Amino acid sequence: MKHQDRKKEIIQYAAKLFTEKGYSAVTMRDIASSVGIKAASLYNHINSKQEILTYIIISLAEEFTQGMNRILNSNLSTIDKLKRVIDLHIHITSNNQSGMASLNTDWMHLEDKLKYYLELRKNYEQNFKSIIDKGIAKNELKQGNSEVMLFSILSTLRSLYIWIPNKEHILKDQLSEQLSTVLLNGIVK
Amino acid sequence: MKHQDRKKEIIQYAAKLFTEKGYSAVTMRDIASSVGIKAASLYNHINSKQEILTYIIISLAEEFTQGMNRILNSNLSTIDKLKRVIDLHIHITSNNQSGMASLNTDWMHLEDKLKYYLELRKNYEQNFKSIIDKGIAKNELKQGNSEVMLFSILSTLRSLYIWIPNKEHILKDQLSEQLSTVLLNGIVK
DNA sequence: GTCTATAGCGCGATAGAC
DNA sequence: GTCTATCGCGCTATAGAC
Repeated sequence: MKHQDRKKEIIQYAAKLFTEKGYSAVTMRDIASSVGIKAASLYNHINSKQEILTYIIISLAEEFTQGMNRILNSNLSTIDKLKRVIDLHIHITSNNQSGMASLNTDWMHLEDKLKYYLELRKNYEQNFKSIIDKGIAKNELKQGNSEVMLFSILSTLRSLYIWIPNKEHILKDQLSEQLSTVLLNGIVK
Repeated sequence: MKHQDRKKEIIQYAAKLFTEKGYSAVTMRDIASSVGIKAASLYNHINSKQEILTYIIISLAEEFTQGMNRILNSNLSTIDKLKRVIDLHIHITSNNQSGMASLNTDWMHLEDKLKYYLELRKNYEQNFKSIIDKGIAKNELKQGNSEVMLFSILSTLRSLYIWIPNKEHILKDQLSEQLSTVLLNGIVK
């Protein structure tokens, strides 16, 4: 197998195992066994276990950052910006199911790139909140505590990875529409 | 120190460390060091690391189950039942901040009690969904996909432990009211 | 009830043959 | 590029002195 393909394969299998047991409980022997080689052979393709985790988390975090920047630079209404953010999460989560658990629950095991990750995460939340705050100011959203609104929507979107694998009977477009309705308009008649 | 108090103290410190690094990354030496004794001395109070995790998770899961049963057996409207569920999560999370991360992210490391935990969790979700389904049938809630509604609300409530420690400036009663509004009525004007 | 010492094991990573 | 063998370390848990 070609070197770069093998590297990607290792990262894919590692991400799946990290999802099931968490970074610390997964051994290099576990990863090697999934790939179908011996642990020592992994080191022809990657430098360390830490490097695998870093790659999984940082590439996802940067994908979210880029998506958010595109939305911020658009001329959409607040509602449409929020719908685009919801779509961003559904899209990235659908295409990277196995990596999303690491992003959400194993980021604290990052070493060299921990500060960088926390910076990306903080900026993402601030940008998300600025969309909500502007929506309130422009009277597109209800008056209310924007921190609570942010927390509620973002918690749901960050949990999509737990839920999407079990709900393949709901199509992605339907999910986007239904989730937007619930998150933006509520459930009470 | 009295035996039972020391045991509770060990569980408290362990829960805090599990929150910060996850069960697998926390060592018995870490826990002992937090308590102020040596690792070997822990075993005068607990039988194993696994026993600590089991205690943290199962006692919280049973507290949620009991709270849900009280709500199910009440004669409240759907809206008031949902508000009670929101209060249940705020209440338990406020009183057990350090244990909630284990409940949410370390349950897969349970051994003997894993099946029991999964049973409690499944029943909780089914009961929560039945409240929503009845609300739709009685026309108190909008027509829509009750799985998406359940997922959205429950994801937010299960993430409270991440968020509450940073938002002590919001009083518990205010949080309950604001969160109910956002989750039940949405944010769009 | 806490300590020191340590058993027994599995970990991440490396060396070197093929 | 994969293998076998192994290093050096840290882990959970136990034994036994005080």
